[in-house]
Amino acid sequence: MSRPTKMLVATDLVVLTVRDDRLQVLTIERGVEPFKGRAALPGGFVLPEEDLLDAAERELEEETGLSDIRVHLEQLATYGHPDRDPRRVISIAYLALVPDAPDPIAGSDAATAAWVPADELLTRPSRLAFDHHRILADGVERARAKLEYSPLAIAFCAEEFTIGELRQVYEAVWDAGIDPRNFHRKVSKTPDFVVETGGSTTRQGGRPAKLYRRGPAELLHPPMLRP
Amino acid sequence: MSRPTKMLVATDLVVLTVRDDRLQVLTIERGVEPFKGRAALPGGFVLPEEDLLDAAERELEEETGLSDIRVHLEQLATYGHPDRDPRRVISIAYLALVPDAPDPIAGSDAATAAWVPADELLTRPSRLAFDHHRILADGVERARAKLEYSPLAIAFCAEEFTIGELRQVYEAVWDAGIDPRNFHRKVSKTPDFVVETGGSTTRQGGRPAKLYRRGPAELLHPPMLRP
DNA sequence: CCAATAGTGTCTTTCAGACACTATATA
DNA sequence: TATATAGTGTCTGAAAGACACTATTGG
Repeated sequence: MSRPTKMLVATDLVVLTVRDDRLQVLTIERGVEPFKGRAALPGGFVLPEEDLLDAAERELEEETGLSDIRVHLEQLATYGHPDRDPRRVISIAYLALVPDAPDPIAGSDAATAAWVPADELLTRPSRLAFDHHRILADGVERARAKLEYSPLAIAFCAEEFTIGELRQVYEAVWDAGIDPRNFHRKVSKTPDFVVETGGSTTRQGGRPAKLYRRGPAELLHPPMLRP
Repeated sequence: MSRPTKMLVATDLVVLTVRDDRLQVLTIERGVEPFKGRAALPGGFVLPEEDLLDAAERELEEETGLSDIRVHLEQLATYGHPDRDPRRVISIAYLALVPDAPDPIAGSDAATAAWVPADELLTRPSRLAFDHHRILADGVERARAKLEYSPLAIAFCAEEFTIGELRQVYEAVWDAGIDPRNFHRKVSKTPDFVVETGGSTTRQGGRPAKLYRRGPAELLHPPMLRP
């Protein structure tokens, strides 16, 4: 066998949030070649002694200014086609789900970071550099699928949330309308999905809604199915 | 930022089949350090101009002698902890599902290849080199989960199969008993899961069973749920 | 008062699981 | 004949979706 070759290894991030009732993606404007000036997913090279997840966390903080917030981070997939980057870079993509709390771009290294509605990017495949359109599509599909059988939608919510707010997350991510009454019954009957905090709020208008936190469930039984 | 470092990039394979009504994994015996003499998953380094999937297909054929058979191959996950290999190797793991047809080890480069029941390896975490126990666990769990909502169980079957044989695949992978009558009704009612070939066989004993091929469905509606 | 959202109850349909029963092969 | 597996029918309970209805706020 020929001597094995070393390659550049990077992580790219699909950072999703729900803003204005829409699923939005964090993009940066590339400052260097290749694809200088083009929109791209945030990311960067893995350090020699660094774990992949640590690299993703570091990039998330460095490039986006997102720090000290609850963030769900999971590995998505690895992209390594020889033509995906002229420098022959292998990229391990991570999916990050963050709540819409403080404006996340302040204090960022990359002052060009911006939230963009996911569907705008998904319908325009050439807007993003490299193979980032494919990575984004995979990330969005993963998020959509995981809302079905995991409590991951809560990652988009504040620490305390109402069932109505949780429903708006599902509607934004799935881009589909959901019956509020059936949704309410289903969430409150699924064991350990959410737990009451005892408080309530009227921030949504109308009758005060009970506040909930995330429950201990890792998997939803039964699952929430897409319409 | 410091100059990005290059790393060794490899693929490892979790090759699964169903033999003797058990889920079995293909292992090799390592011929070189590190972990020389220890059992491991087959794998190897990615070539400089090679796509990751191509590398996995090449390793599957080179190291195991599996060629010219139907094989389902999908990316599993990427493992890159700095301590997972003393040479600092990033490994993209692939999951391969193969039928039990011809003896797959004949003519192999690695004459040490062997099928081992998955549960034997899963309950003995130190039998496998590197972090291959973790990779195997992830692969088996992926296979178990995908049988629920995809027609992937058919990847373990011959080109033509009976519903009883398909059920035995589910039972082996899930290590669980399934009611044959409910299973039969469910498979035949799930649209496009399987299609009749017109033939039948008595190789299972008893009344002749109709033979089926894989149908066009990519996803099962409704899903087959684990007991 | 009205409008809005929260939350409950009820009905219908679908499907999973248990299992009785029939069908057709081999020994 | 007995026994094995294939395949169908029927019942029950769980849950999804449609939607009527009540509850509690603000304007």
